[in-house]
Amino acid sequence: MTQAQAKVNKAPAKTAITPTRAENFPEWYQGVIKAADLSENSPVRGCMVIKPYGYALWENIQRALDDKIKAVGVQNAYFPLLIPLSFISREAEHIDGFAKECAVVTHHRLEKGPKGNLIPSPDAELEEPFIIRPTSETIIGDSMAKWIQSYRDLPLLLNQWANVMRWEMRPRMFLRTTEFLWQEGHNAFATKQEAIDDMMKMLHVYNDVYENYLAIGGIMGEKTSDERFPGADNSITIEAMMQDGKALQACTSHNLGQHFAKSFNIQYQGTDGQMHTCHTTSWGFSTRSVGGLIMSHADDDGMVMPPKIAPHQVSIIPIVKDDGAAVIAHCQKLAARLKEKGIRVHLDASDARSSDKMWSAIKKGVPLRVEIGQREMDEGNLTHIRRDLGRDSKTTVGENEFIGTVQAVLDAMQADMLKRSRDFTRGNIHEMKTLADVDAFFKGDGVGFCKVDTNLTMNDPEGFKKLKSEHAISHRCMPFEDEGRKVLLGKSY
RNA sequence: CGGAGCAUAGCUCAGCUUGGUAGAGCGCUACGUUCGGGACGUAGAGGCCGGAGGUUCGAAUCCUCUUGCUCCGACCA
Repeated sequence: MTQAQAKVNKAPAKTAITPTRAENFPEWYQGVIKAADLSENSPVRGCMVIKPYGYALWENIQRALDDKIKAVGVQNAYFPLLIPLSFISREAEHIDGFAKECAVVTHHRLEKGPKGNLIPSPDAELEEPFIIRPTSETIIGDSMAKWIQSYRDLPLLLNQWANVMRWEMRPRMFLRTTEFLWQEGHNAFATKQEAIDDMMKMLHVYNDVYENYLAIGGIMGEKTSDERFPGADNSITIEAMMQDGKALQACTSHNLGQHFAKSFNIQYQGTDGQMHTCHTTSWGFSTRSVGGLIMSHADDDGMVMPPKIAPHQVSIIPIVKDDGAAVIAHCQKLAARLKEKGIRVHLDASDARSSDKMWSAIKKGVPLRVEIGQREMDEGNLTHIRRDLGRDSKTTVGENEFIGTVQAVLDAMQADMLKRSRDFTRGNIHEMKTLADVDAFFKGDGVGFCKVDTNLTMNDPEGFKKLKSEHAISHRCMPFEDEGRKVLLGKSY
């Protein structure tokens, strides 16, 4: 037996995260968030504190998406957090959808109550309460109505990065929090076709970010009517499959038709001299994507960050004996060279033990870990390990060679992660002929989505309703590739 | 908002049945030996036992009421 084999054999099966994915997926998910230092619960139920490392991740995602949004000609703006109650009531379906989860601001002053505690002052009750935005269609619609006069003002393409609130019964970190961060785009057009094209275009922008940055290969498709956004004619989505086979609605893009335009008088005078009602779209992408990232890629040792959005792409860990000043100085030079190449590099020069530094980098999902000890320094070498492949990928190379190939290594990891995500998703979509097959599938703890003819569930609403409640499944989407003939069914977050 | 669990040190938990005034492991601090997939020794710091009542000479422990968290479901990005 070689030394290497002996080492592998006695290597502990211990994982950094307990329980493991197989043992308890929801608890594992929370364990990863904690171990990777992404976020934590706040004193306010349903809200979370996004910690610096988690926020750096969100900023990287945000930057990638923001650049693409601007590249298609959309302008950023900012609209108020508070929305007059009367606004939200104007679109009937919209209010039906959101009324249950709106936080309401009713007072503008506090005063000392009878027990010496602070209470909202009874004299300071607002005549018209405000709601905290659950989404901004209405208040942006109000502005659009003012800003659009002529066909020359169209299209009007607006986006805002904001926080929104939806009072959640069952919060889950990143996936469903009462307050969350997102971008919401709101565009107005002269014609129906332009709006439909825009809805489609923005979903493809999202898909670009999901595939090429988050390395998640989801399924683009249209929502069935029962899953549509309140107040939309069409809703389209990316449904991503998590490692436990459940679906995550990764983002949405809506064709709002003329519903909001009519409610808010978004009109333009056409070349014909007549007044016409606009067609609007809205599209959103939230911090939920971070939850999707975790459930797509993390493993039993913690987070795995796709290189393109990783806060640290390379973590350099000096393996030091005694004071190690020479090795650390050497690592600093290497870090500077990598930085020059545009690599986001983190040098762990803390006085923690080497093994602790390694595990910290593993749990945080740093794509590439670089280890340099005294002897390697003397020889001009370094050792690097890919996070997604683990110790099997441990490679020792010359430092100059590494500088030349590091970007390619990161690119390869990024590509591999996307491929694994796509293969997993495609491999767990099961085509079925009858609802009885679907029933049997979920009864047998089947993992993934079922794909059936759309008319199977549409023509048998009672049968589908039963299936839905028995297995907690729902229509996920009608994949574009099937042109509406097929629908995916699955459990979801 | 229904159903089920759980609240004791930063974390994971023991102690509760049979009341007697606070424990372990990990983590943290200092020093020393260590450091290539989770080290060890020594010495320390750290808790009005989720909160409020009640029973009692005495409550982490028994009773009542609350609040929070987790999971499952309904609702939703």
